[in-house]
Amino acid sequence: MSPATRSEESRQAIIEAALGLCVERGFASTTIEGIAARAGVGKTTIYRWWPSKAAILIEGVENARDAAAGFPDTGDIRADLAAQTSSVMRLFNTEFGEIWRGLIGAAQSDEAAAEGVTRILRVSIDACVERLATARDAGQIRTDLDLEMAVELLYGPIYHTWLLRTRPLPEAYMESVLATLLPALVPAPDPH
Amino acid sequence: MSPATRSEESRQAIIEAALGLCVERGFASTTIEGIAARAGVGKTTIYRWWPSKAAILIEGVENARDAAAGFPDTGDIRADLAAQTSSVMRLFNTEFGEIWRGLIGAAQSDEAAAEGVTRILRVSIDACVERLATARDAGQIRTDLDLEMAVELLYGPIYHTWLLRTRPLPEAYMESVLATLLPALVPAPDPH
Amino acid sequence: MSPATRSEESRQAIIEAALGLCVERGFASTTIEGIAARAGVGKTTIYRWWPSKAAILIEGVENARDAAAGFPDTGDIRADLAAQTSSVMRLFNTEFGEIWRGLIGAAQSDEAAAEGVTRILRVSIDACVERLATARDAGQIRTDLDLEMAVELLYGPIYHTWLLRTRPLPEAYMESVLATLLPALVPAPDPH
Amino acid sequence: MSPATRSEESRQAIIEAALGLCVERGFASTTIEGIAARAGVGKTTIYRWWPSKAAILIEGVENARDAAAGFPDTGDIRADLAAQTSSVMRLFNTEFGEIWRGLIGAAQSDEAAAEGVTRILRVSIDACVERLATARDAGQIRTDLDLEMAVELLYGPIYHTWLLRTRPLPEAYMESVLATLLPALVPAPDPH
DNA sequence: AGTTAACCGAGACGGTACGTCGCGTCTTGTT
DNA sequence: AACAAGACGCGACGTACCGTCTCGGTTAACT
Repeated sequence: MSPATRSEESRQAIIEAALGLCVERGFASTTIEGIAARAGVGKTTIYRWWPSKAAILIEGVENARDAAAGFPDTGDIRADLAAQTSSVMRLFNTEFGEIWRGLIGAAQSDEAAAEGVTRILRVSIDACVERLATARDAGQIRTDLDLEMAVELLYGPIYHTWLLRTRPLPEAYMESVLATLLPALVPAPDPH
Repeated sequence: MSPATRSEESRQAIIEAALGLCVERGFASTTIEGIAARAGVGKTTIYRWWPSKAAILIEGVENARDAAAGFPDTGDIRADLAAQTSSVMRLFNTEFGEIWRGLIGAAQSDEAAAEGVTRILRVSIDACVERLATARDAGQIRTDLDLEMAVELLYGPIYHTWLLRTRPLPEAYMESVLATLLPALVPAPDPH
Repeated sequence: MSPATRSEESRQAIIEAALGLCVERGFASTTIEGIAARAGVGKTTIYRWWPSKAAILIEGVENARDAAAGFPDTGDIRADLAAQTSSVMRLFNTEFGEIWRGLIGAAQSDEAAAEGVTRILRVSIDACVERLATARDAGQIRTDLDLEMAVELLYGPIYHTWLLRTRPLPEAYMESVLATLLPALVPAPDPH
Repeated sequence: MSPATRSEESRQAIIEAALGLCVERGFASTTIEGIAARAGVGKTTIYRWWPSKAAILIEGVENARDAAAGFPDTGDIRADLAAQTSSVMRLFNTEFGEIWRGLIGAAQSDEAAAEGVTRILRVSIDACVERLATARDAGQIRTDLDLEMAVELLYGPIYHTWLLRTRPLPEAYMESVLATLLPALVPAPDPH
């Protein structure tokens, strides 16, 4: 009466194969057939549980992310933002960057992929918002700031430059951005 | 209609077919075969002049852009930035937005498409930089500002929100962004 | 329903499902999965007891045949042959005909199916041979006749026409065949 | 304006590959994919011109048949029938036999294949009927005989035994059949 | 004025991957 | 131990497009 149960082994193998192929051959050249072959799995098993290759990669990224840390909190919001945003920027130049780039690309014409991307981002954004809220409560950030928008001001430039490839991102990019942007986010100095 | 020399008629038909299909069926479902069929053109003619569907669309977008205006200059940088960025943002919700979204998506795993996207953007960025330079010379913008980065701070939030779909863009989005961001771009007030 | 011992209920359901599907959808479109679903049975149960769909149908046909009569014997061999062969011919135009046709088709490239078909036929052929032997002993058939071959002369034309579809079988087909063939099978008239 | 033209080279390669695979692996194990691979041809090319593997083989058989002889006519109908039918019977034990068997099998549940099989047979049957007509006009065959039926009486036993595998066909099978059957086909002797 | 060569439409070609179907096996609880 | 349910690896299906390649058939430009 009970249905045969899903093979966790296959699930893992499929996700790893997808991530591996995406890194080795790029997102566009990664195919369901290729994933099935490398995972030693039937295509049917993939189609039974995922609607597209993007969905597999999204699950892979979420798995990895779940095993990772949150936003740092040293008490110094400027240092924490610099650390976190720079680390994200550096991540974009790794293997993960290529996967993430492919997913965002797919999301532009695949509603389901878009949902996954948004779901992944939501977590990071919320973490950043929360850190900013802590900083605000500590008097390090203006109280009248829309924190969601603040996140967009912080990460927008990175994504703009990285996705649209308008220029190479310098190592110290976020230092410059923060130097310009932060004064607009902190409380106005006492006018005395 | 002319042999031994390129048919302008076919070129137009192909670009229009590509744009039309992209709007009607979406970027991903637009195929070279479909474009050829709708344009009443042989596939060979397409492959002779363009390397990919993205290239056709890029040419179409460039055509359209060339027939459009540059950056406004009313003398009031804040008003001009507000006008231009808002107009861009509104554009993203039109048919053009879907084409542009598809191209940016394709650019994530297609080097040639990426080049085209960058080429298109370069023009807009340069126009914005130039307007900022004028404003700076007029004392409306800090002299020590990296203008390229300033553009990224202005458009980054729009692209971040629009491409990553983290939330719907409110109508007055750029008003808020500018309210927060501009104080950081204008010259510091005389401390006396 | 009953563990540790074969479920007769399932056996019946499977055979009936197989026959039903074969009649409704045709032999080629009848699948093991379809049979299992219609019978409300697990595929394992089918594979445990039968090697192929042909085997199920063969069992079904044998079941039906076992419930049917043998060769008629009115004492008049001509009448009996006419009755029996015509009845077989008529059977080929019923639902059973489609099943039987499918089985013979499968038998052409499936050794096991071929065996089943032959086994089923053997019974009918032996019955016919026996009837002919009785007739021979009664002086109605030549004593030097190879009875096995006689059966082939009788049924060969039917199968030839039915399987190879060279022409529609007229209602009175066997009357004509017997009119031509029988004189060759009966004892030569006394030359006085 | 003119459409690109069909590749005769591919057509030949496909037919030869199909016949070859059918001989080597058997009809059931011959697949469109296998044919395409062996012929060095895209699957599309096969599907563009043939509806099924049976259709390819039918074309192959027709090609071969067109290059073959008709019915012999030595003036002696008995000898000619013996020669022709025995040669057909021998053919069934060759590679061709396996192909022909497969096609007849497929024809039992594939309307298109059935049509092809019938079309092929029609030629042979007509040739036989014609030969019988010549013999009849020469006084060697009864004038009141349905010649189509006569063909069925001649070939029916062969197909019955070969397709239904009720027993191995002895080498001299047709000698026996003709010895029994022919007296029924020739004109009645003068009763004086 | 006639020749010629590049470009045109059409679409067949060898391929790759698609997403689906059914195979026969295996696994999981239930009876 | 046999059962229903159904997931699994596998192989073939028939389809959609890819990018390349003939095919005639136009003209524009150069003899």
